[in-house]
Amino acid sequence: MCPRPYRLGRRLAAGEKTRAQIVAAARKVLMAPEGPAAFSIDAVAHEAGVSRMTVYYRFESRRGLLEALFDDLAARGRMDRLAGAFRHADPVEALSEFIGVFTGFWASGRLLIRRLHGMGTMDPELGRALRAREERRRHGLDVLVRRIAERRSLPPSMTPEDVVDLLFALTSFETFDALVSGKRRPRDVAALIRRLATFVALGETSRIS
Amino acid sequence: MCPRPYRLGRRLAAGEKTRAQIVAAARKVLMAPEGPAAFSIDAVAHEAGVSRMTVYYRFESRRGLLEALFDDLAARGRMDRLAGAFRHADPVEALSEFIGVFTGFWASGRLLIRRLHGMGTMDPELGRALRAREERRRHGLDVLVRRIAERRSLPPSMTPEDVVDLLFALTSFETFDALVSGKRRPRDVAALIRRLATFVALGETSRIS
DNA sequence: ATTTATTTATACTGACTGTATAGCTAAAAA
DNA sequence: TTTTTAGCTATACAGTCAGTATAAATAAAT
Repeated sequence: MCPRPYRLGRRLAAGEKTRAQIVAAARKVLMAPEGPAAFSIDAVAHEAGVSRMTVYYRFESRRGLLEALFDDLAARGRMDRLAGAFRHADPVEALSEFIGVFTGFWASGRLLIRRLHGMGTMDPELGRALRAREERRRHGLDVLVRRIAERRSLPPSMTPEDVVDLLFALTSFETFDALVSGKRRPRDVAALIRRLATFVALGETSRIS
Repeated sequence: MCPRPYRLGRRLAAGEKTRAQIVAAARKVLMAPEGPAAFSIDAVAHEAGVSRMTVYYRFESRRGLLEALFDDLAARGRMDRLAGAFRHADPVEALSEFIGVFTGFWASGRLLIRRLHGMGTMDPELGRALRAREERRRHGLDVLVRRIAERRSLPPSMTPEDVVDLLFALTSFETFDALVSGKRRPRDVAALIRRLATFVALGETSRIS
């Protein structure tokens, strides 16, 4: 009855462990060649060696599980490197590194992200959740474009909004995904995107190592 | 028992009519604010004023219905104008018109296409079917890039494959969709895409009306 | 009149999401 | 130890959906 302080020690550790197991299982199931249609709470629970109810207990719903999966993906995607990009003195260098970080992220879980995005268009609520997480990218570009505009000048007859939106589209997962092919590795895709991005931001091609 | 010749007259007309009704209903249901999750054979049949079994009789399956919906969309999307683009003497002009045709198509059914693409990532079979229909776009770009390479020269250190793939990404629905906003109408999006496309194809910005 | 295409009614299987409820186990606190 | 609590499970249920099977009704074409 009376709530008493309850410090979680090994309980928490155990809880996080099963949580991680379930997320890992979700990733595996969603990546399976059977396709995203095979993604069900049942399948994930079975893959995780856990009961179906445990999944609901941990993630509330299918949507909650997918959001958690996306967050886990972002955490693994070395997005922490993003801070480093913004420390560059030259904002064009910063943009280049920005592109490197995101192409790296997209490359780290291509199939998974593609399918998660698909689920996001199916479930509007999930879509909003995913898009909210992507707003950070737009904001980052906004900052970079502002910095570039301060030192150099943006291409004439293009508003800063145009530049930001174009860069947002260029650095999107969909663009990356469309450009990866058998011959062209993520590294090469990043180079292509950098070339277009510098054109968009400066109106010219400047050499970047 | 013995098959006798059977010319469909009014039968065919009636059949096509219910077929069209169902497709129209499918479009309506898929566009509904309740989201694509509300898309079910039941809902479509009810909207079309037809029994559920009729939908199966006409389209085999949910996937068949969605493919038919996509084809109907393409038929309505004035894709016939594409032929005109290729009749231009100047391939850069042709590319410009090519972009106009596709942005027009994307704009004609934005929400619908977005959701259809989402369904395509969920159902691999449907995804293949939709992608096959998009291969015409890639092929068209391939032809245009070849023509451009004949007269002018493509940007150095970019292979023709790079150029085609970049144009393919730039003229994709996803890019278009990302660039449309409250302020920027489809017409303006087309202008932005043209600017980038000419840069990709020529390595410079040349003025296009 | 008869064949045939089209449409419907009904009933079923199987898979899925989500909820409710009670019970079990082991860690944490008294 | 005893009690409280978090985590996990078993079971059962409601509701939705896709797809199949089957028989039947309707009306056009012959």
